[in-house]
Amino acid sequence: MQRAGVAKGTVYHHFESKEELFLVLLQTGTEYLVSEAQEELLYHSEAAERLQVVIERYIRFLGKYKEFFKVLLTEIWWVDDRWKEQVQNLRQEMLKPLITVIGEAQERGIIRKDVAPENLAPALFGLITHETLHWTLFKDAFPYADILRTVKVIFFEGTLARKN
Amino acid sequence: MQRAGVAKGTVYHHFESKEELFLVLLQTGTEYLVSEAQEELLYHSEAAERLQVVIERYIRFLGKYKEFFKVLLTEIWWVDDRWKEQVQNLRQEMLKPLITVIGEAQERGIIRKDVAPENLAPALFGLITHETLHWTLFKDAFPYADILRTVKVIFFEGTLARKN
Amino acid sequence: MQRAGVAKGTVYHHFESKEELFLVLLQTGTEYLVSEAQEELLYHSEAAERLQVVIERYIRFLGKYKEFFKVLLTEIWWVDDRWKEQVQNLRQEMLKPLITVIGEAQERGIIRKDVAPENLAPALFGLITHETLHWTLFKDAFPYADILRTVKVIFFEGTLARKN
Amino acid sequence: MQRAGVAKGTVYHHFESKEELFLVLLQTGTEYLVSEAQEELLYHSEAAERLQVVIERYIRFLGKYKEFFKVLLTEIWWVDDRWKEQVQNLRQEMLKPLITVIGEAQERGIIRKDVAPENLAPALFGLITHETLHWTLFKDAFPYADILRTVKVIFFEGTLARKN
DNA sequence: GATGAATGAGTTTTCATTCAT
DNA sequence: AATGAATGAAAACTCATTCAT
Repeated sequence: MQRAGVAKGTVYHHFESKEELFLVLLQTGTEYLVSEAQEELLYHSEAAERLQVVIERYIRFLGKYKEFFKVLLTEIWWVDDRWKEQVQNLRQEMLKPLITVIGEAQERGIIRKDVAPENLAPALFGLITHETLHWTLFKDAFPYADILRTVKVIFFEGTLARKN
Repeated sequence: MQRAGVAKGTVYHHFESKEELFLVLLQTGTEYLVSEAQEELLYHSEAAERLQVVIERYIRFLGKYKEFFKVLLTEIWWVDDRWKEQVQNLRQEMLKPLITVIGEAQERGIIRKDVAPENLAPALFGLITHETLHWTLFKDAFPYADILRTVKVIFFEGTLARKN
Repeated sequence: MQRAGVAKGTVYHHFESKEELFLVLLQTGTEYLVSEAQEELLYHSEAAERLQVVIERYIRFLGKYKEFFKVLLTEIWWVDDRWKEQVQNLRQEMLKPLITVIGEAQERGIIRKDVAPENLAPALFGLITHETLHWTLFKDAFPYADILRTVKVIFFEGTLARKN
Repeated sequence: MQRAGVAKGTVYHHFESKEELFLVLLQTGTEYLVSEAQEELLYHSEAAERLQVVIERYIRFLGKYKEFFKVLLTEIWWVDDRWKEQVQNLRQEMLKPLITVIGEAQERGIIRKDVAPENLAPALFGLITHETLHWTLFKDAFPYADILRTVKVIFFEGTLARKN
């Protein structure tokens, strides 16, 4: 709050309550994340590539906007139904770019089709989210590049050993 | 607090502070999760199976002990260094059974060896955690069985389309 | 607290804790006591008189600001070293005007020189403090004027019978 | 409480309440102080000497039984009238030996008669109390012997400079 | 609009007392 | 009688919100 250089009282000129502030933070952050992903997609046309760059963007975004990341994992647990629904909607919003590019990749025959994009996307998002969280907690233990690699390896290739 | 049927004062007879209470909840929960996983392992000897049952256990556990799950994702963000370190240690503790079974599976040639168990485990845990979280939030939208399947499919097989 | 006409929360807007509040009360009271004594001294130049008016001031002050008096005798016993030292410093501060006027009186040959002002002052303060305390407790038993007289008689003349 | 080697619960077998515990502590301490003073008097018959040894005893006693000393200065401020009166009575009790020996010394012509023993005693007690308190606080700054000397000098001789 | 002191409802913590063992 | 876990009323403290400037 003070980090933004505004006084406590000022916040209440812009937001009805603390909850609303968080929600707007979540909204703005989500919009920003989604638009960043979409911007990236302007420069990439191949489905496989598009999927990759979106994943990278998501990881970078969560690693960068820590406060947003925190609110994302924390405010979900609110009990107040009024807000809960909105938080859930935002979550869905956040998954859209992932759903889109996964869908595209399926159409192109790159990604398996036996799991719906709506199911793959949250899993991928979970992978991204938790890898980033783990990296945030244990920054010193392993390089940033590792998390990107691990996410890609698992999501695309899985972990079963291949014959050749 | 009152849900446990004890008076407010009683809690402070056992715990120094609210923070300590949370930490102990986290500790106990972790121990419980780990020991449940280990118990399961007593009945399964094949590496592939062992990995599967542990994943199932983790998902069921987080879906069941919601309060533990919440504290797990929420209390990580504490700034107080005194607690932060302990929370991180518990996280590591929680990963151990996963690391073990992944390691075993690698030795048996079931799982690819080019990513260390220490890197695979948190990714798998992230997958589990977020799938469970997603399911907790959108219970009505899809069946419980789906989350188990999605986790397994992605973690083991990945999502790239196969030739045959 | 409520006597000052402020809400509970307001107090914590100004003071970190209850202990800090007490300390500031002690500080402010001490400053006030010392400055009252010094103001009095502006109007008196003769050493003997100066000593007398300071004594009177101290007695009146402690009789008047009962809360300060109470905190003075009560909060000394804190164990917490952080505060203990500060309380001791304030005590020393409180003695300064007494030490000054005793020193002056010694220089003028009015007061015996074989006991240092630093030793006489706390004894005089003890006399003042306890007489005032006794009077506070047994208000009805004897007139206020008595305590001033007793302090002066003992401190100046002592109690040994004189020849003539 | 634990210092006495008894559990919290046990205390309530012996005392009705915490306040009663303090009162009994005060009572017992007072009795002990008074009886110690009286015992001392058995061995001294000269009035001047008797006064001196009683003073010495009081100082030693308060320096030794710190907890008693603390309760003495602290519990006076209770508002509850029921206890207040009893505390005041104990205070009077405590003064009795001093009143007695001061009275004797007056009869023998050793001590001035123009102030009643009832007024001199609390002043002397204040001198003793505060010198001991000061010594307790600033132990390191001056030797124990000083406080006895200062009390005697002031109480007996006063501080005015003498002609010869 | 901006500010931060003031507020008080709510939360956390303490502590004198009780009570089952 | 002795114990210490349990209690809950009260004290200490926090924090989202208000409001006068």
